[in-house]
Amino acid sequence: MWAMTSIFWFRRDLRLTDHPALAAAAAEGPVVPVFVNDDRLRGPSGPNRLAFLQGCLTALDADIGGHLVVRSGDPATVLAAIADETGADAVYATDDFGPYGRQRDDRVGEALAAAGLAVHYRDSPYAVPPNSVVTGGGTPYKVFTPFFRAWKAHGWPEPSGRVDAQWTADVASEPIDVVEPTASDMPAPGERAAWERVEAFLDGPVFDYEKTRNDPSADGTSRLSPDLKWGTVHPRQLLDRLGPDPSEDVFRSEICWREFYAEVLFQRPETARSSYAPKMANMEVDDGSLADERFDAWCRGMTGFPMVDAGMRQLVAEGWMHNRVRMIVASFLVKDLHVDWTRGARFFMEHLVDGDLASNQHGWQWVAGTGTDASPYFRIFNPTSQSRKFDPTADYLRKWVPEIAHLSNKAIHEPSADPAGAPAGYPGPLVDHASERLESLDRYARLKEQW
DNA sequence: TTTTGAGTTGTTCGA
DNA sequence: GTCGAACAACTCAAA
Repeated sequence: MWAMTSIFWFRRDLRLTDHPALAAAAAEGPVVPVFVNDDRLRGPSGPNRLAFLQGCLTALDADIGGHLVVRSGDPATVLAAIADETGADAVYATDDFGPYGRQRDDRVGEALAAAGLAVHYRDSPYAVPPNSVVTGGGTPYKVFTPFFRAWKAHGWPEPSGRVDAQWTADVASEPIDVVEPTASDMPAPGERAAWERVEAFLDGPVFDYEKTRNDPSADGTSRLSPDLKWGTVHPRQLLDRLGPDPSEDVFRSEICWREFYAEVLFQRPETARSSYAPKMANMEVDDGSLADERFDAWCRGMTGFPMVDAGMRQLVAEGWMHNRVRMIVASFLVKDLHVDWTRGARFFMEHLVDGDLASNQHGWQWVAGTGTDASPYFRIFNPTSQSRKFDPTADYLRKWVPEIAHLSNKAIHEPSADPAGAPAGYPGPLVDHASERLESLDRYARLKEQW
């Protein structure tokens, strides 16, 4: 039996280690590594995420000896053409569970099968793929904690080693795009850079994670979200390295949140755009020019609430925001400015290097009270007390809001209340938190009358 | 089928 | 300043 040439279609799995789908292709014979520039794959990606993607592709290309074939266009057309040019008779790819990916893969699979190619979707970007963990009644979980227990009990395969493929790619390739990010402080892309982050985190910070993950200035988080987004690291590889320490279990639960939200979006694809909880669908939101102005101030980090502004400026500068601060700015947009959560979610997706549809949309739905296991309506973040509680030394505020850096630790969280007068160049509070909180509670009460 | 315990991340108020 | 209660009721998941 002679070896069969296969195309490996890279998507969100830009690595060479622990890669069962790639290993399956390599087991057949020579592999043509392909990345298709598909406009839809990029989704609502701003230049930050695209620049990181292009960096990951450049690193991958170098790791496989410059053999990566990059083509633009519809994947079905592109892959059929490459198969024709190379004599490949099969296409392998890692399975995709997102709303667009599922639809695309079905369509591409049919088109390629019609062209006489065997299409194999294997593995997934998750330790446990969606539709694997179900309740005793056989239904999908809707609450995180029991999902977490069942997910751990289900378990996952051990990671596998580096795939040693025979690369072949004697066909035309386009240059990898050079995308200039708007963020000035981007993470280093690629599998090797990812593993430097993994080792740095697992070497120490993970053992303090339970405490430091809530401290925006300590920056005790793993910073691995962009790597998980593009698959330069697989969650199995992280889980395999975690032990029984309580702090390690908190990190394990964060990995599980990603899997839980992938499950939820898989079961309810429409919740990428609309309320998961039907009861909350008619919550009053503000639109019109005043709401637009407020939304704009939020985007620019000019709300006059230092912690909100710090977070939004970090998002724009780094393409990343600390998770504690994501909750604070999201709560502020939804419950203080009464803007629809989808507008905030879209802005996040435009800027985040780690922008993952399932995690992002459902994180927003959780804050907005429209999602699974949603925050109770009365749980409304106070941006000023959150600031005092989680950034007591104000290191985070001073880094991102230099206009107020000279204020004392006591005064900086609420500059407008400073007896010395508000600092020049920094806006006063966009709204009054106490009254907007009551407004949100009122809206919830009015909504309940309709039930 | 019914019951029971529980549910990521908060805030405010009053003692 | 610290601490506990109130904020409401509902749905989920398992026993």
